[in-house]
Amino acid sequence: MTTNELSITMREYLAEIYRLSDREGATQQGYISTSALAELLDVSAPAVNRMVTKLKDQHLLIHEPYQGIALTEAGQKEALTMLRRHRITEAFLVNVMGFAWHEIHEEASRISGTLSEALTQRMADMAGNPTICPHGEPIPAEDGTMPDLQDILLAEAPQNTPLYVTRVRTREADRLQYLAALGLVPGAEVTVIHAAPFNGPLQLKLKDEYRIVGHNLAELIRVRGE
Amino acid sequence: MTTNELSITMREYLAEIYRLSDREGATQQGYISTSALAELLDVSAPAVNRMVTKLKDQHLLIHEPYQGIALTEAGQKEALTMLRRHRITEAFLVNVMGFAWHEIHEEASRISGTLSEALTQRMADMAGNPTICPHGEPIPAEDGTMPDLQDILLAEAPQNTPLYVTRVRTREADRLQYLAALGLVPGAEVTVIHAAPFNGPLQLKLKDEYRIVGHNLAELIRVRGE
DNA sequence: GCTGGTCGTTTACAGGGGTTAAATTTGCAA
DNA sequence: TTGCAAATTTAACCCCTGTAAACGACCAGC
Repeated sequence: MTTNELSITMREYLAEIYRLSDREGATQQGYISTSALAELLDVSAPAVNRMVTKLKDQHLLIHEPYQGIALTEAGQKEALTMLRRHRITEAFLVNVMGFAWHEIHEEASRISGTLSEALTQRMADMAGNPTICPHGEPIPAEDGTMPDLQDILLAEAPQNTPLYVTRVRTREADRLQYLAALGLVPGAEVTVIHAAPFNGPLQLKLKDEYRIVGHNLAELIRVRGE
Repeated sequence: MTTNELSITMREYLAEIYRLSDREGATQQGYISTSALAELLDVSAPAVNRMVTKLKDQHLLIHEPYQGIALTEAGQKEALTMLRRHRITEAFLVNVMGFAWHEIHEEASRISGTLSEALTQRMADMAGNPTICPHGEPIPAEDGTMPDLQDILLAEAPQNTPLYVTRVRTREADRLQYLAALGLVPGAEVTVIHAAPFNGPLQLKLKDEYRIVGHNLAELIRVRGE
């Protein structure tokens, strides 16, 4: 029997694999390393390895020994369901309950595993049926459709062009707080005035204010032209 | 080391023990049976037994072998924290999210184990800082204070006296739906016109409507004179 | 082509929570 | 008082998820 009920832990592994693939997965043919996964999930490597074989047995992912893992179609579908719950929860916490965007990631992680579909849908409605979470990540539709954002790194964006922040890819509370204070949040308009070479800092224009941000921060932010 | 972190399961046992003590615990010196607990938690008797010894080791309850169990002061405190989370969640689901009172018990059970104190408090605020859950059960304050409702069974209430429904002590969805349709919800005014002897049905007056309810339902409803 | 270091995998084990089956104790009825 | 049925407890086992430590594969540099 391969169509077992998935445990919450299994779903969390799948979601984290998806996130990882999404983040750095553009590299090579899409295999991600199991130790990177262990790092993100904060568990030991053997724990990941055993879970990987279990998920592989259910045809939710492919495991190329010593090479890495990649989600199958089915695994991706499960992962997207999880991501949907998680991001809707985050949107609800911010839009409806008034939490700040740096307070929500862990909270949402704890809660979202336990949500029924009915409750998730109601949360989405109350949050205004958002298409992105507070950090800008797209929210999969119920059918598993995932919009493609087509955005680029702020650190690599063209200069003197009006840009819009799409996503902010960190969950570290202090960084999020700092970025919010600068106004670097999804939807904000920003222009790169100057980018110093050799991964130097960027001079930005934000609502007529000029700001400097380091390259490491600029690599967490993605933007779109439009 | 006795002051370990309690698992969610352990807390759920404690909460259910409290509910049970509260319901029928007025009998004898307050020991409740482990098999009743097993029934409510839908687990086997040995599972309860092992958990009981574990909770006893942490001084959260007293176990008189073959007699029953009772919460200690510390155990009661934990139980009240859980009940608070659970009932606030229920109030939030109804008052803020618009769910019906028969849809919420299981949902709240799944969710409430994962809520942080900050989120619980925010939910309470948004729900209007309720003192009772949608079924009328009192919500413990943060300090663990639990109001005493001083109510009596509708089935044993005096006749021709204006009464107010305080609580409805079932979680069965169909019964709750039926009672809501009748208007027998916490806060409703009701008068017992006549109670047939030998546990017969009761004739009630509800908002100028006359209704008949069976004795078994009347035993689920508690009222207060005021 | 060998050799070491790193990363991935396997093995052995721990602990939480659950189950069924067998032993006990209890309490009630004959 | 005895005897039996029901309730409780113990015993032996399962699955899940985790850990640490030993083991094996892969790659780089000599």
